[in-house]
Amino acid sequence: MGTFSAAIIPTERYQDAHLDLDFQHKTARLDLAPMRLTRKEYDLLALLVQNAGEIVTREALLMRVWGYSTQIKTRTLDVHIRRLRKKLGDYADQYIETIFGIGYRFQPYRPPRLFRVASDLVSVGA
Amino acid sequence: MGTFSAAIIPTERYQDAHLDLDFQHKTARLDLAPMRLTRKEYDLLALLVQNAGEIVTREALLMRVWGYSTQIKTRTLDVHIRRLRKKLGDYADQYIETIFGIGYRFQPYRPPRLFRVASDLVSVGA
DNA sequence: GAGGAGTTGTAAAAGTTTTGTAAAAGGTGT
DNA sequence: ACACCTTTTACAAAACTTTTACAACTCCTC
Repeated sequence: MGTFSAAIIPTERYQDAHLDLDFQHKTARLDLAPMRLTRKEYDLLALLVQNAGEIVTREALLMRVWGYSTQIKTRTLDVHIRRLRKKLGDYADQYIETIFGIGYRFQPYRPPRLFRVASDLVSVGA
Repeated sequence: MGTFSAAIIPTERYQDAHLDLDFQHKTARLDLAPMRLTRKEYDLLALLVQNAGEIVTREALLMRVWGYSTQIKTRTLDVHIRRLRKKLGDYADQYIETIFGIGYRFQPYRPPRLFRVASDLVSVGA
């Protein structure tokens, strides 16, 4: 019987209607076109995407992308977020959300609904 | 049943609209004209071509073409890449891509499509 | 709802690292 | 010795990252 490496690696890819990250090859595509991300930009996006839907604190981002323990007084992170947003073009607002005083959150693409469904009526959390 | 040597040797040739590598005879042609490559130039090109579409790290190139373990501080690789590019003429940009901080990638020639096809519409992987 | 402290956004400059290039030096085989 | 190939060197250019300085924004309190 064959071996399935896919079973070993947890998630090796993120994919939605517009964005496509390949964590193995460290590449990203936006509407099929390769996004030309620098290493830091990719690391940043990847970390956010891997925690899609959840807030990632500035601390965590600095820690895991930069290796800084803490105490940053420069705008390095913000500058990188900015460039990421730029490369995400019109989708930037939809994908990357600023959580004031805490960090950022990547929000996976939600296809627009054509019809109202029951879950639209309950007041949702978060 | 007969034996098919083709089944043993993975690919013994690369061919696209402009470039043609014969891995058996270690020769290359560009638009039918033989490219006069030196051994190192050929080895380098062959390795890249055999990994067409994928990044080959500097390390891997140095390792497999030069046999260096690691730790190179000279520009040997770059110089060879340069001469290769020169010999690829106008196609150089299209074929050999620099992946900053990582290595190089040979990108196979993609003929321009004249008409849209079904596969353009589905969101594809890779 | 105005003011203020603190946080994030932005543009540009400065800094760092990596790659490209030209020329010279070093080898190799005939 | 000659022709050819490869490596080294030294520097230029390009790509990427960080810093700086300030503007804009958010949240909180009065």
